[in-house]
Amino acid sequence: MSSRSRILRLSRYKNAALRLKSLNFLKVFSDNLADATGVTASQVRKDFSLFGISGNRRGGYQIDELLTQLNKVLGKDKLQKFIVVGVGNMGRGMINYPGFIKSEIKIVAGFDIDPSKYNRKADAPVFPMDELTAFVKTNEVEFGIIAVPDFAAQEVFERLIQAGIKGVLNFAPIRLKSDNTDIVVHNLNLETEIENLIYFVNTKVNPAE
Amino acid sequence: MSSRSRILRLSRYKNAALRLKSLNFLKVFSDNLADATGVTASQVRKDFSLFGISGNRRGGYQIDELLTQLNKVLGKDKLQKFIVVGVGNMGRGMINYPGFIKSEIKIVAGFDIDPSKYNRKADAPVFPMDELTAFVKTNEVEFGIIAVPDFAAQEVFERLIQAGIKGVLNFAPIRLKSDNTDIVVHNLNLETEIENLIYFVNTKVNPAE
DNA sequence: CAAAATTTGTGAATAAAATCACGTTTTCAA
DNA sequence: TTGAAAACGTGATTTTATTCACAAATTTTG
Repeated sequence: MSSRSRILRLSRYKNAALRLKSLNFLKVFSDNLADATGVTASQVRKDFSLFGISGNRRGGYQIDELLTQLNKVLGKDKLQKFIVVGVGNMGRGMINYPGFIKSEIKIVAGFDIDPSKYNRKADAPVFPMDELTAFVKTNEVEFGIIAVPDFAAQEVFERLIQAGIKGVLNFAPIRLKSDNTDIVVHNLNLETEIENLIYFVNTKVNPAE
Repeated sequence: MSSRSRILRLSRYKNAALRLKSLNFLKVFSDNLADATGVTASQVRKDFSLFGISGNRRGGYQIDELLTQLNKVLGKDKLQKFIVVGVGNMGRGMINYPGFIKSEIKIVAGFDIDPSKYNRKADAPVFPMDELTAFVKTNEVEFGIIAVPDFAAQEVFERLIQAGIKGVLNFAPIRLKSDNTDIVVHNLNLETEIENLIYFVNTKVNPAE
């Protein structure tokens, strides 16, 4: 099993490789990816090595081949469907996030309790909460994003589990509880991220990003 | 110097302690905080120990005292002013983020190039970009949030540096470059976070959250 | 074609982080 | 007031992550 931070690095390598590809690079060296992502070349090679991603000695990595392999590891070789629960600013931000357009990530619908948010005609339509389970099952959605206030998050989480969701990205600042060990939960707490930044500014030390 | 993940944990302990306080708890044990945040009790104590935060053997930690000490470490003993550059959904989400209301984090203004976003009267007003430097200096703002498209991020970053910003939270999916070593940059890439989730669902392993 | 230059791939070494384990202190109850 | 139970604090240990360093492979050059 590989650690969370190793996988995060693979994503960054992939993004860097994509940018280099758009500059018409055909091949890339561990050193290039290291510069672009702020790690050591050695780390890049070690990360690749652990996933069986290999290049050519002296010749670096063919970008297209590298991207294929990285996308495979990251599960981006096939479309991954997401729903967003809670269509406030944050939820709306996820629905409209431009970075997903040319990726295999698709936000297929939003859900909310507020009728003024409903919109069945939009590209990513917004439905009432009680249609969630049926929608998830019909459309075989595997992932959910929780962007509701903290007091509602646990309840939404339980609904997502019941609907058969496999992975959850949680923006609410609480630790979601479940005895279902099949579901994967990752938390993203904006206040925590900001506090982290404040700390490192106050101590005037910039840690590895 | 302490690592990024250790500071992130301190934030989580603080959030957990706040919730317990709201339940009228007066004291809390390392074991409680461990449960609430998903780490071991030993880790909680070690983290505290490294910051000189101490409790009472057998008696746990006094919540009020603990919060005071955590807030001090995290720089939340005084108001921290932020501006947001790019008032799209994500930027708007940060401006309206409810978690900041009762914290010492204040988003004091937004900036955008789109005149339709301008609003000088709002609680967190939105101004044109060319007022940024003057605003930052007049109001002694230390922190900036970059929520613009990737192609604009580097330019915005340079403006923030020039204006004297000390810390930047960057949502754009690029690595910001600068030879100024005083500025602290933390990156938050939503696509990367989602790819990470996809990976762990696909490999059916839930790593430490 | 041979030699020189360069870059990968990976075990070994080092560093960093987490956990263990137990002495010390405090609390509580009889 | 004393003894037992509970919980902290932290040095020692273990685990995990990163970096080093160099042989092997490939490319380039003369």
